[in-house]
Amino acid sequence: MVLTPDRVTNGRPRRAILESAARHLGVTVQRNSPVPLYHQLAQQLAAAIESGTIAKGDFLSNEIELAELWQVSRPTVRRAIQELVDDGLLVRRRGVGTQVVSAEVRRPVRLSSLYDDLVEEGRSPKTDVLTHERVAADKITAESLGIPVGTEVVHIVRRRRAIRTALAIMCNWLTVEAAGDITTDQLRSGGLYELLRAKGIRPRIARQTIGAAGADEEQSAQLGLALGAPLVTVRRVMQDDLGRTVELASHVYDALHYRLEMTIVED
Amino acid sequence: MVLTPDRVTNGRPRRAILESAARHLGVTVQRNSPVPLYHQLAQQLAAAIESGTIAKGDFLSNEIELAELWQVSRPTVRRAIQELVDDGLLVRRRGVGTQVVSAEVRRPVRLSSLYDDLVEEGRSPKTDVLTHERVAADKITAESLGIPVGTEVVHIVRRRRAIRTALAIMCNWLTVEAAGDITTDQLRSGGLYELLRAKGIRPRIARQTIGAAGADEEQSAQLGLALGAPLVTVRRVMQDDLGRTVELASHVYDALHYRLEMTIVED
DNA sequence: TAGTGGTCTAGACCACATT
DNA sequence: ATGTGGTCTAGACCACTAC
Repeated sequence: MVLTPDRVTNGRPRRAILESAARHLGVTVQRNSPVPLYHQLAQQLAAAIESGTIAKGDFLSNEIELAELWQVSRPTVRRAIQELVDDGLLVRRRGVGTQVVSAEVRRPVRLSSLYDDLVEEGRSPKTDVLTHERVAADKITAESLGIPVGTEVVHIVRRRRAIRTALAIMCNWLTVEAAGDITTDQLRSGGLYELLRAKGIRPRIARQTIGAAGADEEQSAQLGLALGAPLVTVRRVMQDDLGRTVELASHVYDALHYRLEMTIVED
Repeated sequence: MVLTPDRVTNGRPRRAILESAARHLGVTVQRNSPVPLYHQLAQQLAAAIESGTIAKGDFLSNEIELAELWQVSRPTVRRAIQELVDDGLLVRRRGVGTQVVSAEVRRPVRLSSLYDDLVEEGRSPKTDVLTHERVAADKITAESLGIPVGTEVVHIVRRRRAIRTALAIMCNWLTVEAAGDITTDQLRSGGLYELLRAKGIRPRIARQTIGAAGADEEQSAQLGLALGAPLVTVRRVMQDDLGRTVELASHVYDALHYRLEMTIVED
């Protein structure tokens, strides 16, 4: 694309997107679309960055120019840019400008179950339901879920497999309100979060602790691993968008087949 | 505080902060402060939530009222609220209102070193520098750091101890530009990120992969653990705020003494 | 001194949920 | 029908950076 070394910053040539070039980014907005303008802009800008149309190190034109160019107001431009700054694709510095810093695909930790992850990767996971019962909540479970001790909760233990290999043992406690009418067949056929979403429960906040452990006797038998084989352990408390604590999870994953990837962006 | 069950939502009584009550939150703004108004508001609102002055489940007054109450514009109110929504303290629903959902302390995964974490927890970590040398970058290192293969890089291996117990073996590769003049003594006396920050390098984006493994012979000897003892493994590529890839890290932590905690907020 | 992003305002109109 | 948050505008002034 057309770039001009029209000035120098920090001793390095500065390449800026000019009007003519930016038009060729093909950035256009649909004003009747239900998708907000700032998001349309952010998506097209991100596409231009990820495709390499705008290279790492390039500067964007300033916000006023972009507003004129794209025929939107400056706050709308700023909001679009902010979206990409939050994702780590752009950096803004006052008095300097807005610069492309990364074109990598971002995969933050998301609120999804292992099933969703595997489906997205194109594998076809199978689920064995090892336990599916109602039990009285013990002290720790009750405190985590924010309910009185002894309240009935749904306890589920599942094993996830991909073809032959067992990948994970997943132990969950859920409120009866949330999971009371989930059937064992439903558990076999899909992810837990998917089932919850179908019931109108929208996961929103989770507190999660990740660690490691060696497989104990029961785990090694269930997963077909050697005693002491390395496992990734995840404990999680999940709340839905209404602030209800819905799920308590204690999962172990075969470390050979499971890793957690995340992108961290500092302020 | 004064709350009125002035209407009902979803069959549950709705408690809303009224003007008189909100004044008693003591929310005031300093217009001459360098701290942005929206941040001042967010902090005071967060304090009110965390102290319990506003309880979980309570609704805030609507944005227009809050703007009048706090004598700021509606966009400023919205930005303050958005900050707490991002942190998972509040939930907004169009047509409904803004509700407190959580008062828990948030501790997201941050860009810090283990040293910083331990210092924050009040422990006093010691560091052994096992390796500190310049080497030619191999293919993987070079690709990760975005430099040509064979370029000189700084290679550091450290062991972190708390009193007697060894906690971690940390293996890092850094660009000479970033870490060329760091001394072995400096490494012994503090965290790596602290040293980088002192040199004006501000960590900004990191891609991180977390897994588990059993300790191999070298690791078990270095950490004083049994062969095959569970370890948390972290691989990380870090970029600073100028988009420079600065650090490649491969760390292993004793799983008995180390866990990763994070809060995940959807949307 | 000039140019950039950061903050803030005072409106407007809309989509959505509830009554 | 009403009230809520969601979006968008067209300005204004300021703080910071670089030259």
